[in-house]
Amino acid sequence: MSFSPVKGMHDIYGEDASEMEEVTNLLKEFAKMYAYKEFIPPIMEYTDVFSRGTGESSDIVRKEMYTFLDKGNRSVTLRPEFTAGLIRGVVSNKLYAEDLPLKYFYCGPAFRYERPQLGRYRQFNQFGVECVGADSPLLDAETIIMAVQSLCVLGFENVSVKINSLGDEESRKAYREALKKYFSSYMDEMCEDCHERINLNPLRILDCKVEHDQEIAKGAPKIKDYLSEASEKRFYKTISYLNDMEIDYEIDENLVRGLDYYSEIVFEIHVKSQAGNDYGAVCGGGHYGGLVKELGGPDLPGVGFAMGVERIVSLLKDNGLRKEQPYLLDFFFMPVGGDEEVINSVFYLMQTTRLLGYSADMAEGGKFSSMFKKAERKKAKFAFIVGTDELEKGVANIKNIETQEQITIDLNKLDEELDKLFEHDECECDDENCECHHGA
RNA sequence: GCGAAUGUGGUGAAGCGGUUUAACACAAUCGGCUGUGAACCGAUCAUGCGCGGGUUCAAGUCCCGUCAUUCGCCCCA
Repeated sequence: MSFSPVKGMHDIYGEDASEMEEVTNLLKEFAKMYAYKEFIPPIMEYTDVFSRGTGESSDIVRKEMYTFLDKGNRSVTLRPEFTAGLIRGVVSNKLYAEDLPLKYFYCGPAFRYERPQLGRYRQFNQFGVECVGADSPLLDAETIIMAVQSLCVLGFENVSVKINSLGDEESRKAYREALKKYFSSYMDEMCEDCHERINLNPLRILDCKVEHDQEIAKGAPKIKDYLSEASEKRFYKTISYLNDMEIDYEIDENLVRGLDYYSEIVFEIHVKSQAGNDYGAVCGGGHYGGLVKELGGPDLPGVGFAMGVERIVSLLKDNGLRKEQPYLLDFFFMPVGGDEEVINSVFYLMQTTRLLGYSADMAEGGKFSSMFKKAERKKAKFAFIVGTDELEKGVANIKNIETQEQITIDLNKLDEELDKLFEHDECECDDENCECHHGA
């Protein structure tokens, strides 16, 4: 009997796991520079949080949720995205009574029942931010700039930002009606999905991928003609901030996004894969109006974005931006000779070294060649070689795996001897390959 | 939900109806060689070709089903 992981789920281990950890750590640290604090919402919510928050008309809610009854017959759902749950948390804890705007980042797994594909998993990790409680184009712009810069911090250079405005509620109502009117005369020729979309959310017809429908959509009314004066002003105000910060962007009139809560500005970020893979949007977000109120709180707006961590990691790999750790282990202990006394002494020595703050592992004897192979596989910086002779003299041989330089140290002064080995590394350079991270 | 391709050891894979005891390469483990990483040599490493049926004297090899993986559509991070 053997088991495979549940469809769409995947194991992450070894260097991939550390790569992911590194990426999320960078993103978290960067968010703190924008005065964001962490929010860790539960992994599941009552289903209503998403059906009301994320929205009944979104595909995510309509066909992609992991929803089931718990033993108390409550309908619960594994979060398909974070925003609705986080806002629910803001309302539950009455956080809106604090200094506004609230700025929270989040990071963790989300679940969507979709067909697995390149860069798409049923369990995947999202990093994102929500800025709640202040209605300002400056914050909308800040959020976009933050998203772009986060990706730059990770090493990406060619990020493309698409933005659009969906307008305020008035604008959208008017636009929605106009679209309904326009499309209803073409309904006979349009795809099945669009038949549903026209009533649920006619905006979604605009990004229908069926060729014939796209042709029809070309003649559809444009959102910009229906934007209220306030929305239009707001849109161009936001854009002006982007110009000031020299952020490259492109206005995409068909960008509507699939979650119901968006209003005003929405955006998406794509990154080119040098390996030629298309992972879709690596980041998406926008401004939302009625969400806090919809979930039982006061009428507060918000703005945020979400990034797909797996997509980012794949893209880093494809674009050769993945950082190789120079070494993963400070010392690999090699007992020579193979008698038990030596092995026990080496084990004791290794523990002492660990307590001094160094990472270490050991072999339980074996040939020199195989011990060195092990040391290399474990990416150890130094081989710590001890045999009967050394133990008698109270010394040890330490060999730098890479340079093959070997020195003999006095075991009675282990602490300072080891310090010496690493002190050259304690520089303050920015070189990412520099080994000065020791002790971090 | 729809469409397509693929499924042979830890990895890359040959074999495409019967001399194949499932080739070859890499990796790994042990030994030749109890004290410094090479090279070399030897040994070990799939009771089985995703799973279940069927065709056949004979099936990884053909057929059907099923499951899984990957890719495309839809949608999204």
